[in-house]
Amino acid sequence: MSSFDESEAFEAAVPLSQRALAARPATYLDDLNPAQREAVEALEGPVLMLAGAGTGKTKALTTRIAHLLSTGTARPNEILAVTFTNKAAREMKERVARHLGQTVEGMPWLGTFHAICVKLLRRHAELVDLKSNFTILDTDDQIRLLKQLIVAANIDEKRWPPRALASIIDNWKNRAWTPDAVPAAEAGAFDHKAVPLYSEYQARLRTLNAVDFGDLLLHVVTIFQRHDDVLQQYRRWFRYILVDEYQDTNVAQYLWLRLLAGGHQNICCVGDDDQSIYGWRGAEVGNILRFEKDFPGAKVIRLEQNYRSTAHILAAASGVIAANKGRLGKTLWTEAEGGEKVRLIGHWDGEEEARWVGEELEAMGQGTRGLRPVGLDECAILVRASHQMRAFEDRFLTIGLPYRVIGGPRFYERMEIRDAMAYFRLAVSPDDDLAFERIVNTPKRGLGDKAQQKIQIAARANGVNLVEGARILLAGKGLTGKGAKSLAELVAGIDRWNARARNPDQSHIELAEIILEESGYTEHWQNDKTPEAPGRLENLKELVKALESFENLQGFLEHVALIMDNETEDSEAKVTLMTLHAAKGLEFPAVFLPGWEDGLFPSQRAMDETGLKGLEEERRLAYVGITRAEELCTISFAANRRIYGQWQSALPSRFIDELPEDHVDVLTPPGLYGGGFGAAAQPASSTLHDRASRADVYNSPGWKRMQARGDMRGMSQPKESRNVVIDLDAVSAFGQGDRVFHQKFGYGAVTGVEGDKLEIAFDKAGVKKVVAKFVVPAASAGDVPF
DNA sequence: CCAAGGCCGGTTTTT
DNA sequence: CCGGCCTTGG
Repeated sequence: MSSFDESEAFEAAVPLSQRALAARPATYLDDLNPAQREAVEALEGPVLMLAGAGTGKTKALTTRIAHLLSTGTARPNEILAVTFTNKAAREMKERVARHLGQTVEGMPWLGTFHAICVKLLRRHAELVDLKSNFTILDTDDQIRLLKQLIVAANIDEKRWPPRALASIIDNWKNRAWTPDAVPAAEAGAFDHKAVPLYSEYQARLRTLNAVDFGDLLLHVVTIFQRHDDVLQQYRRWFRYILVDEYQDTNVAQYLWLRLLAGGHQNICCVGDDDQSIYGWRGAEVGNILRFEKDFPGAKVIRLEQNYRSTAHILAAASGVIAANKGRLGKTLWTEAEGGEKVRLIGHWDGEEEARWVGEELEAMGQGTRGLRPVGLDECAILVRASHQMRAFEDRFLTIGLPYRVIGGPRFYERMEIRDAMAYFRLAVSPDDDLAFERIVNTPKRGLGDKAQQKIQIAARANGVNLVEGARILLAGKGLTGKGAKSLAELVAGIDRWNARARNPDQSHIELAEIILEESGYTEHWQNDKTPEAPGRLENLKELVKALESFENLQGFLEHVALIMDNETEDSEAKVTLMTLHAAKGLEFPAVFLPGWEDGLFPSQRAMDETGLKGLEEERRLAYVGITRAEELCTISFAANRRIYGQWQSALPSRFIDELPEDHVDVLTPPGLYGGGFGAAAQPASSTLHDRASRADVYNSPGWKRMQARGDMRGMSQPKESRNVVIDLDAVSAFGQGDRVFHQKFGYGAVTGVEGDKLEIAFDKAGVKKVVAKFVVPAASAGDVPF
């Protein structure tokens, strides 16, 4: 069950007080630069605002809304303003309110594509054979449903996994293809079974009175296409349309917008083709590139003055992105002068890279080399793939450096939340079979596969939902003993909760507590001895607390997305660790961009799957990364990295070649010329591939030449040549009984040698197997300050 | 029904 | 190498 902002009632279009607005002179216009001002004042007709990173896009957009309102051009409920994330929607609401000096209760149509579609669809559900109280399934439900269909069709779910089918269907929905509209050329997917399965899936959703995320868009587009009267009504209603992050729209969203803007053409799209990084999930850069053709006479306004970064950082970003073809083209500039060049540093391996970043972060706190002291909360480490975070987390835990990871599993995706929500769903709607399946044996009630099958059969034979099926099964004594008793209890419980949910006098908070108590779910976690249990109970409490701001359970169920923003706001300064994707739209004084190696970034898979298109998207990702930095940007790469337990060597990313030399400062890695931990560690790890000479290659003036020679390493080059496995520690320097020191486990004695691995009895951490490279002789380590 | 062990696979992520 | 998922055995 999912989740987004559906808070405002459909009709809640309380107009802002016109008098209050008129009383405020339009001073907000004075804060804008000429391009921004033009974008704000061009109210009529299609406008494309090409807003580069850090150019005040949100400011222009929100001021535009304020302008529409305060000039009396539009009333709040006549403006449709669409974003991709709840966060962006919220920020926009806040900023519009700030402009107007009052809250924006009256902007019911400012929200995400999905939230707005839910509202529309609740209104017109019957036009696509749904009831207006349909449930919204999330990916998990979706996959379970598809799995059932695959199994029912006697398809080997090993060879044809539900996940794959889900992604095919999502893809089709993103392109606004209903089952009958899938082109023949695409129908071969999934052993030609995808189209019929898609068809069945839609039918099943309809009987469940449910939709998935893709349907929200797709159904609304279908309604608009088939029912002109409805479309015309909304065209009249939404007199002004604004779209944020237009480069991220997929085909369905694009059609949706074109349909709505089709009459008056008062549509203002804001975006940056250079920041399109969601192609892999259906976004079409083509939408923004084509805007002028789609909307003839469109005014294209470029926001190019950057208020975020230093000139060096902008130049580096521009240098990289210039290699992309088919751009609309923008030149970012800034009035800011001076600043540090982008720093580039190569490391021997990923661990050393993490170690170096850690030391750098500590040093920056004090202020180094003439720089102002930079606190941890001003720093971010942006990685291409989440698994890269681990090396940093390990290192930061070791040295006790506070960090926060953005983008872990979302609150509402956690098991206990999903379970609790399934109970709530069932209380609201006993028809919700997927919810029933989820909790029928959670907590364990002795209702295993056999019992569940019987319930399914009873339900299907009678054409009723699973709760009724269970009731029939029990009445017919189809189930006996312990199972029967607990199922009867569950059914009785659902009936009770149902009655309470229907009672308008029943507090939904109390109801939630009753459900969690009576179902035994709370008890289940109280009895759980695993270390996660207390956290889960805590989450459940938080869930109930979150209910307070809602009128009823149903409203809450769709609103859950909001609680995922419960970012624990403790005041300790922490460095932020996240993916490049998650960083879009954010900014930090100091940014570290590690792992710039070909194959990792740009990712091999992106290039394998979509070729040049993929490479260009990776390059845009690089651009997004660099432009997150305000004052200091540090790019790094490692010559060796352990991937799936194997050491692999890598070449610096091709994007590094694209950095303009004049704006880059190549740093010398530690441990090259003596001193520091690197030097101390060397005796332990030196091999034929000498550490210093290796690193030197990458940092000598000749490293660029070496890369130039390697420019055949294009997408066509065989993988093998890039993925040479290097045995770093063919010769171990250690023997039985040696005293050693390990970064994480401390001191210990070698008890065994196995190739490059050592078995060590650590004084404190116990016996562990460790790669020899990670330990140093105890004697030499003793003098090194960590 | 549950726990332990084998096997496979392994970017990016919002709604 | 590590984690998730599924199978198998108690």
